[in-house]
Amino acid sequence: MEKPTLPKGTRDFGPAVMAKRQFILDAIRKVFQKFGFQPLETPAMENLSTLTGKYGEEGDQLLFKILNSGDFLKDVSAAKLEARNSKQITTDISEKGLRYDLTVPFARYVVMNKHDIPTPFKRYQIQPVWRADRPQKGRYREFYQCDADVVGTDSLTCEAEIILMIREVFQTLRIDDYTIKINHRGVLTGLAELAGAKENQTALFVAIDKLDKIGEEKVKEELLSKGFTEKSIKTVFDILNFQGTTSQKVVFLNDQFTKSESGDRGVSQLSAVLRLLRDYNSDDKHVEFDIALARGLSYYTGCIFEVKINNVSIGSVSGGGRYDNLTAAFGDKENLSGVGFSFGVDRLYDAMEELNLFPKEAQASTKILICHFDEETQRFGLKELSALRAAGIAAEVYPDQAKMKKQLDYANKKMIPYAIVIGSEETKNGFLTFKNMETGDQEKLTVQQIIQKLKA
RNA sequence: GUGAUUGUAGCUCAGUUGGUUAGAGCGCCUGAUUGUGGUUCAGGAGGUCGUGGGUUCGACCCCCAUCAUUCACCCCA
Repeated sequence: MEKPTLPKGTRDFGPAVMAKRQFILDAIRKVFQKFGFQPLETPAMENLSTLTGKYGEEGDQLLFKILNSGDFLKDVSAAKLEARNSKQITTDISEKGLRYDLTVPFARYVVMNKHDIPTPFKRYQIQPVWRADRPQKGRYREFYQCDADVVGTDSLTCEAEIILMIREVFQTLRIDDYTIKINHRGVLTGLAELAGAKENQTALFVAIDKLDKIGEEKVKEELLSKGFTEKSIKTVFDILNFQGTTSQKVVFLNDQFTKSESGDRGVSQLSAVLRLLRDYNSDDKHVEFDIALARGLSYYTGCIFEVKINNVSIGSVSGGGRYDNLTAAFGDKENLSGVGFSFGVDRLYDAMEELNLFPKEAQASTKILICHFDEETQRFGLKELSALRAAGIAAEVYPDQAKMKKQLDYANKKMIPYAIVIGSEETKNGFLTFKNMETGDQEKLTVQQIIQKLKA
């Protein structure tokens, strides 16, 4: 008999882990709903044609493909088999794949249901996605994303509300030390124009995105090797190295971008978002305008976001941005504009674990355990158990006849904070022994008194 | 796809130049304690040293292969 194992990059979530994950998920879901987002779920698998070509060439390779059922080789020509080119026969033997993110299935859903959904459409979606990456720290092959997107409006209130939602989630989770980095594709384009690198934008963005990771010198090296001139690199870094508050950066860039239409658009939209935050009776706390932030680039066209928790060894825990042609890939002529962002629960979990931020209350499931000495006292306890549950208190009885030690050990293991001990004495006068498992304190109370105490 | 790393008890890890019966801490089980756990004390169970081969009188230790793990690069949540 072989030892069972899990596929690479996947995990079981035991009860202790689930309690903490749900603490995170509940916080996120609650905020999404409070901001008017509605839930959506889509299938784990999509047609491969829905997925391919949406994430670039790299992305296509990271897609998990599902082998066709039955005789999957019957439509493959002998010549193709002979050639042994895996890439060429994948489309013949696989027509489905596991979803790679939640945005593309969402776009597919919007196009398919265009006439039924309200506009603008605000949806949130919390489901696992799969990527055939090599796993490493903070990177899994199966992980959860929590997306919230709005399509059908280009109002910048959406961008402002994304910032508000991120801050509210983090406040609930008691994460204090984090940065919401914000930038705009227009600013990046403007930067490329100033550097005279319109042709080679992608290389520029990929390089400067690594700035805080590998440092200025390495980025310069990379740009030189990609054919950028010393002069244009200097232009780029003169702008990147500007130090100041977010609003100072806005003013500074406004001056730089007098001749760049997209740069100007980017800066004015960013400052509009910041102004909106004040209109919400809020501020730009935790928000940092980072000119070097580039992100995936694949489909973003407006504001882009990324959230990093400080002093942890985890990559970004959230990110997003505005895209103007989400649905175009599915033949939609209207080109709906959308903006959205996503939390990575697994990374949030890792970061919170590293910072020791999970509260104890979030980990206990049962509130109270009923312990007893024999069958008679156990049976007596059952109606008290029902009374507790009727009052909405999570309670359970130790099901077997066992030594008190074993019953209390069980409570400890499940982190149950209270125990009721019922012996023959308790059955006579109705006063139960109510025990606080942490302090060891005990008192004699009726079940009603216990309920009141726990509800208080 | 590229480059490293580690694999010994349920978990975290020791293990001497290659030498007889492979250890510790934590956890687990039993008892001290037939109405009280988390503290203490005493005892106990638990190992194909990842797997397969090779070198050797002799391998946890050296060599080769293989599988798994973790980390970094690319990319990303």
